[in-house]
Amino acid sequence: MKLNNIDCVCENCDFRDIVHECLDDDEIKGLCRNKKEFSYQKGEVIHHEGEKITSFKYLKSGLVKVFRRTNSGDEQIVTITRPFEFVSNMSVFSGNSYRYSVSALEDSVVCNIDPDYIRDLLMKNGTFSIMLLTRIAEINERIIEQTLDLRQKNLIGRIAYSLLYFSSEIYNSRIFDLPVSRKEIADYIGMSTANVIRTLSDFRKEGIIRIYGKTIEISDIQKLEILSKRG
Amino acid sequence: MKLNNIDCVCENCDFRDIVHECLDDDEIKGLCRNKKEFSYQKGEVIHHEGEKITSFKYLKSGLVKVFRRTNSGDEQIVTITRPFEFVSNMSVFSGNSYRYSVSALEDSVVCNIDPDYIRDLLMKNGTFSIMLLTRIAEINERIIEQTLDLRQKNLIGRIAYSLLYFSSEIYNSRIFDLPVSRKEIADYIGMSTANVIRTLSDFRKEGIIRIYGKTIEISDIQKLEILSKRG
DNA sequence: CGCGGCTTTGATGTTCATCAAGTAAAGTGG
DNA sequence: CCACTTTACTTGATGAACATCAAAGCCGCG
Repeated sequence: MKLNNIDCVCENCDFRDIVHECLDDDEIKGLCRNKKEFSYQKGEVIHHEGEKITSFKYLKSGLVKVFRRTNSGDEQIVTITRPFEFVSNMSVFSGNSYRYSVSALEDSVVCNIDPDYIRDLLMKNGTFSIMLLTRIAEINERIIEQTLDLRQKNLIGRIAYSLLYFSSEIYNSRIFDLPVSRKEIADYIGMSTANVIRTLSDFRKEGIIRIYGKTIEISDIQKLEILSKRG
Repeated sequence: MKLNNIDCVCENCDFRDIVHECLDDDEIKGLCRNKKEFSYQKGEVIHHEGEKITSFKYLKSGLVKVFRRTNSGDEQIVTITRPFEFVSNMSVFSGNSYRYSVSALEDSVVCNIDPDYIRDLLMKNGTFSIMLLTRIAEINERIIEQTLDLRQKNLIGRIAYSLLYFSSEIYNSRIFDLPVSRKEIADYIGMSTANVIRTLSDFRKEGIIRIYGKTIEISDIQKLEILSKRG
């Protein structure tokens, strides 16, 4: 982890268009004074579940996994999330410790904002409140929907769904480098590592995908979509 | 469904202590003018997924199930929820149609508020914004946590978890009438009806519970907790 | 070069869904 | 109120889906 000691540039932040559009110049300046930006390398932990909440965090760039540890000690991945979706999504306002661990799947930049400043903004800026409420609702909705989708599918459907998720939601490309290990896919879809690998091999044998180590190329996207829906 | 044509009594509403405490008298009166209260009988549908959002709804009394229909036509139950947890939880601010169907498991009373009025309140009352944000976050958190909990358990663990949920979260009693059919439990935990029944029978044979039709009595709560945790 | 972690594949056993057949309970119409 | 119909529940038998175990290959790294 490394503190990015850059001058205050919230005015130019990519997020301004999306999240801060409802803030005036003074509020943006206040935001600048109450934020710190950190860089994390692939694999680094951003925070652990159970740690006291110190910041309202959002992901500026990179890719992270949100996860927790089960009773039996395994990892359970809640979601894999891109920039423009808050990292410390909800816990900030519904508890005093982070509910899930978060770690970087790719080199990532996280902006940490003082929760008290967010509270100030909520108190005085109604437009900001509605925006934040809407975004948090959407992020939660997506997590719930993903989980429900996965739950109703069998092994084949889950793998197909995950590949399509990486391809269309994360990388926007038919060919991409998996940001996760086979075991992490297993932790995400709730199946065993061996069966994840087996199913990927089956897809390869049937000509649906090509595998070069971590690189996946989807050759037959229609078939994959059918398997995802039916499974 | 029946419109409760009662005089405006928001001032005396049970919710005032919990949700409306941050509203002043004028705002409460405004709320009264912009709300309608409906009663639903056990089994009635409150709204269907996909219907246009007309109201911000919350449950005043009773018990409801939130569910959707899967590709294969089965019901998938998202959550079973009590009063003081909003019914139309999140969709209101993140879309223009209800994402899930909701129906009454017991006779229920639902308060429908004009979403525009909620928006007005959010615009001008910061305390209300923070309260609503916090509550919506908490409700979503709970759904996500329940789903993750269930996902990591096997059949026995899921049944035990559900029974403990009804006992401790809903009815606060060791003995209670199941508000759902065996099939609905199956839809909730994502397993087959036959196996739900079989597992309940097993629990009965082992002396963990007693079954009188829809009435369940938990005889050995420690054992049930062990099964829930380990499963 | 050798060690450890990730990946792969096959063999085996467990868990769970499905099918079928029967019983109890709850509506429904005469 | 009773016969009839329908729906919910129950149990056993079977097979499919999936986890687990084990052994071997691969790859990066000291």
